[in-house]
This record gives sequence, structure tokens and C-alpha cells, in this order.
Amino acid sequence: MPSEPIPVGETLARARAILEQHGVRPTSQRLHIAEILLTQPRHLTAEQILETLRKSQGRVSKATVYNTLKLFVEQGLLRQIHADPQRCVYDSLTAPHHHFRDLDTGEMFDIQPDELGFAKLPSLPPGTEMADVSVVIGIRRSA
Amino acid sequence: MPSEPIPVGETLARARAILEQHGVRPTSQRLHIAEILLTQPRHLTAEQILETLRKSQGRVSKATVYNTLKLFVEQGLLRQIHADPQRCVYDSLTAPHHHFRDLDTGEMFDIQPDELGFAKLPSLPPGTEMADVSVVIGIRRSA
DNA sequence: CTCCCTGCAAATGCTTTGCAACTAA
DNA sequence: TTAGTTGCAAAGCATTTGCAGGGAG
Repeated sequence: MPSEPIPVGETLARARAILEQHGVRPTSQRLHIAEILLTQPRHLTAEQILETLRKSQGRVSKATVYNTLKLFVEQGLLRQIHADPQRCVYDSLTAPHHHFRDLDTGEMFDIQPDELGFAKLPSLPPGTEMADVSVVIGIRRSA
Repeated sequence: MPSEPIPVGETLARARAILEQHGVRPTSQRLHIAEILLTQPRHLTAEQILETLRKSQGRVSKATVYNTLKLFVEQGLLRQIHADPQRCVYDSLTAPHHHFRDLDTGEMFDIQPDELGFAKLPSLPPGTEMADVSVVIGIRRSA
């Protein structure tokens, strides 16, 4: 269930606040990218972000998009998901959660953490500790 | 727990049998690749397979390795895993199962299906059906 | 003789990097 | 001024493709 779009003025302010909280200078490009990732459904490829920017915005460089996304990931604002071999998806929900993945389109949808639980987890290899658990449920249109 | 290496003569025969079962002509390269994937631990990148081939075997083309792996995947002999952004791992265990992933090395280890169970699964988006479930448990060396 | 495998090199597509112009404090 | 950003083009890498030579049936 995608959250509904938030009025633009609000997202701009929120985007700015978040960037400042993370010590990222809120430049025009960064604000626009931050706005897209706060307002739109939360799983986007670099290409989709670039398209969105170009529609609403005019000129943006692909390199700047990638650099900004990389910066956001380093700052913990985004998470990268690599379910697809060829493209990488940026997820703006950074809290631990799981995903549905539409096998036909590659689209991803969040699963809230309380919607999924384990009855049994395997014992870890000796000398290791669990860092994270990721569940991806592949789905397709039913017949 | 990696199964222990199987004597070479045996793997060659098994490799040949499997290829023939799947209607794949058992050429020299294909047999060597099939042998590697039956004998060695089961999660290898194309690069690792190429290296192994070149050590034991002599000349092999990168293209042939990729083409063969692609063929094997199409025939259901292998499964591709895309946990890493930059490389893709081929898994010779095609039955449904889950994985540990060493976050430092990228290495993957099987989790047997009976070692992991769900207490709760989310309801699917309407009009869709579940195709598969993949669990990846990220681990690292504990302090 | 005819497929189709194989290897090389070139092409592809996503992502990163080098670098010069630019912009804001 | 000065550090940090941006855009363009070129570089990098894993993977794919085109094509000529070669081998198996």
C-alpha cells in the first residue's frame, strides 16, 4: 500500500530537513531527488529517477543522479536492493522490512515487518553473527 | 555443510548423464563446467568457474563459460543469485532453499529447507500468486 | 555436408570517474 | 576565495553478441 502523495511544499521542507540532519548540503538537485523518494512509491531505479527529474525539472546529469544516490546510501537515507541482475533499485524505506517482487515487471513492494514472522531460524555458522535478514517473495499474476 | 568431493570419474559420468537428460549435447567444455558445479561447493561466480577451468583445463573462452551457464540456467540445471551488485552467483542446488551470505566476502552458503520455517506470511496483493520465497541471512564474523 | 560449438573481439548497458565550469558561503 | 557541486564525456566491468573457424554426427 503506497502512502498517498504528500503536498509538494511539505515534501520540499521535509526533504531539506532530512538532508540537513544528515549533514548533506541541500542543493537543488539533491532536494529534487529527495523529494521524489519521499513522495513517490518507494522503489525506483536510477533510470526512473532520472526520467522523473527530467519531466518535472529539466536538465539533470545522469552522473549527478548516481552520485547523489550513492551519497544518500552512504548517509543511510536510502538502501540499495539488487534483486535484478541488470538494474539496481533504491528503497527509501530504510527500516528493516521485506519485499514482494513482481517477477514480470521487476517492481518491488514493501512487506511490513509485522506481516511476516519466523517459526524457526537456522543456527549460524560458528564464529558468525546475524547482521540482517531479507525475505523476497516472488509473485506473478495468477491465472 | 558442503558435500565432500566425489571421485572424478564418477562426476564425469554424472555430468554426462545430467546433460543428456536435459537434451544438452555433452561437449568437452560443458562437461567440465558441469563437473565443477557438481564437485565443488555450490556457489560460484562466472569468474571463479573460468579460473577453475583454466587451472585444470587450459584454454576456455569467457564467452563459452557465460553461454554455457546461460544454457544451464535455461535448462534448470542452475539457478542465478543476484545478491551482489556487481557479480552474479550460480547455484547448483536448484531445489528451493535459502542462503547465508557472508557480508565481508560475498560467499554464500545453503540453508536446508527444514532449518527455516515461517510463523506468518503476508497476504498477497490481489490477483497475484506466490512463485517463490527467498531468504538471505546476512552474517559476519562475530567480535 | 550440415549443425552448432567455440573462441576472439567488439558491442551493450549500468555505473563510476576525470575534469573543467560553476555556485554558494 | 575556496571548497563543494554539476554536467559531459570517457572509462570500467560484467555480460552478451557477431562472426569465422572447427568438430561431431
